Amino acid sequence: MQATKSLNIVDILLEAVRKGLQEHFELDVSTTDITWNVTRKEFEGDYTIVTFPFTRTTKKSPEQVGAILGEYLVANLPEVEAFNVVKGFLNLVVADGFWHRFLMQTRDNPHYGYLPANGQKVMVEFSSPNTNKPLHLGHIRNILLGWSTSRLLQAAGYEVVKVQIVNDRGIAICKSMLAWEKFGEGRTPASTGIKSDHFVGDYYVLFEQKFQEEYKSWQESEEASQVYAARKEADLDRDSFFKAYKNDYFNDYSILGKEARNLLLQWEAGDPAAVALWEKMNAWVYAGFNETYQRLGVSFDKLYYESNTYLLGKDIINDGLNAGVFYQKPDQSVWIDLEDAKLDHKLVLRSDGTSVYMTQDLGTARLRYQDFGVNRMVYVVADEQNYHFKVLFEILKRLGEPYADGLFHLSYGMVDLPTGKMKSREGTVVDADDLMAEVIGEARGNSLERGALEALPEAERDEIIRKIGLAALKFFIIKVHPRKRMVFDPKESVDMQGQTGPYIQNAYVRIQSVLRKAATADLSEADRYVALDVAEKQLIAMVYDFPTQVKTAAEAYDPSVIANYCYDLAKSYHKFYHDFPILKADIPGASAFRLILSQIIAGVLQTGMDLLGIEMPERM
RNA sequence: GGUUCCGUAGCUCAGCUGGAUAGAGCAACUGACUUCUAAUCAGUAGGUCUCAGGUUCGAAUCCUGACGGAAUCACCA
Repeated sequence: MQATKSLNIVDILLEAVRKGLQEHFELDVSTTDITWNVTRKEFEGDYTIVTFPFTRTTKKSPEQVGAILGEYLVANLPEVEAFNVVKGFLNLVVADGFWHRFLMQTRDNPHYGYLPANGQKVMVEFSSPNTNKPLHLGHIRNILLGWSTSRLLQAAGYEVVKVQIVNDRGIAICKSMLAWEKFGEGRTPASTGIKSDHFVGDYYVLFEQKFQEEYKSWQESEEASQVYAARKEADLDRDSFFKAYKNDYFNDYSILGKEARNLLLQWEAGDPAAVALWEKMNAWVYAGFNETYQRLGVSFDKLYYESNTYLLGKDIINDGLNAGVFYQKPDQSVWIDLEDAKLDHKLVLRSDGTSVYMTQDLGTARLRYQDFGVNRMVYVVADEQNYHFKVLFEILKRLGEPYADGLFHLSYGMVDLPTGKMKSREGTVVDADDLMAEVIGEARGNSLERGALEALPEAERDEIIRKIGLAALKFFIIKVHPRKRMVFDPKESVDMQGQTGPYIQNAYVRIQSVLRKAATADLSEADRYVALDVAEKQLIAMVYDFPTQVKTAAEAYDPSVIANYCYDLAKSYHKFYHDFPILKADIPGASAFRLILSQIIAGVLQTGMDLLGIEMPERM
């Protein structure tokens, strides 16, 4: 049993087709060259072999090839019960007994869908926020993708290390620090009751406001007029010029800008006061982040801090220079020539010997390998950095790093609002905490309207409502292919009908309800139910496909595969539930059989949704 | 300008290793709750799969070229 168990029915079919082609037509094809499909609903059968490709070599019509192969399969495979041929499509009917046996085996497997350990170790980096402001919708997509991909890789047999790199240093956090120092008057998150990461973010916003005020009044000055006169391009009016000049102003004239940069210099020099302030404000941010992560249901195995890693990578530069992978210009800056990979020349170390972003990332990659010995690293980062990661991976490859072949940039598209792009300057950013509160609030409203949970204790009810609200939000985001830029309509995200998380939860809840009612049923009766209905076979075939879906999704780093699979399965089950009696079935054994089928489907839905970070309620 | 990604119903998305009449959900309209809980189910309507060529027995899917949108091409991160 054990030895043959892992062979998939499709593999069995394809191998038999291959043999059939050889025996009847002396045709040698590989099983990978045979096109197959799950049979479409309009036709009878479970799996379909496409016979068009064999017409030329066999000199027979596709119908003839289909008929000959069909007869061969029925005669030689106990799993194939019948066949029919429509044009170039050979539809195969798998024996009821096969599905029956599969179901009974799967029943006792609590890990159904999980693949055996493959001995490989993968690191997934996600979230990676800046510490000057709270998490927003963009982070949510990142976090959900990172988390579900991690779970998926685990299910596919990998050992997974989840990490984030916290961008805790630089000019941005110094702006928050400065604003708090100047205008905070000693207020704290505790004294104001504001969630601590939002508290820090508020001072970042305050800095920007004060800076804008300062900039505005400077624009009236004589100095500004001189700058305008000297630097403007021919057709640029005053307003447009100053809009574009903002960064230069910050660096060259701004008092606040100078103070912020001084603070950064002090921090870099290890000034105790600056470091203490930095530590205090970052600690606030981390406390707030942790709350948000917890609400979202995610966690990390290890945190890397940019304040520790931003000086890394110098040794790798030396290695690269020695190996001739890098070259040095007369000004001492270090470069790599990637023209043969169509990637141009790229700076990896500044002329003053300090790091650039690339240097850090090179160093961090090596550090992670030293820390965990991973074969693979997945970076969940928005698609604006596609070019950066192409270069990073190419360099690591040329340096001959041992993990270089296992690098993957899980690139995802930006999240847009129906009104357009999210812009922090225009206040259109959707805050992560607000968003979660909103969907949960919506779930609460719906639940009250329905009144199904009234009898439950409040704590239990809240827990269910939380699960429903988060399911709506998470599913809405995960169901879209990562690569695609997506439109996030807050109104639609709180929808709980149709293609949504709660719809899938509802299928699970319905099953739990039936199972509770059938707690004492005798399930051994199921063996007496032998003539399966088409709908039942289709459901079993979908369940049968689950491990393949997990494998496909993990290999593609694409959780949307599982999201859409769960939806399809839930949809089929809802229809089945509507069309067929379970507890009241009068065919012998049907009730027991359908209970087992339902139970297994509930298990698959729960496992599948768990891979997406979505929890199932027992009632709703 | 170079490179990469995206373009499928009014809207949000599946389908893309080439296969049968292109699928869902939302929104609109119609019907099904005394029933294993209707956050459900059934139905109506909605399509030149951006366009034009090419490859093929067969193209939403592969190739080429246009058009539209996005990102990127820093001694920024």
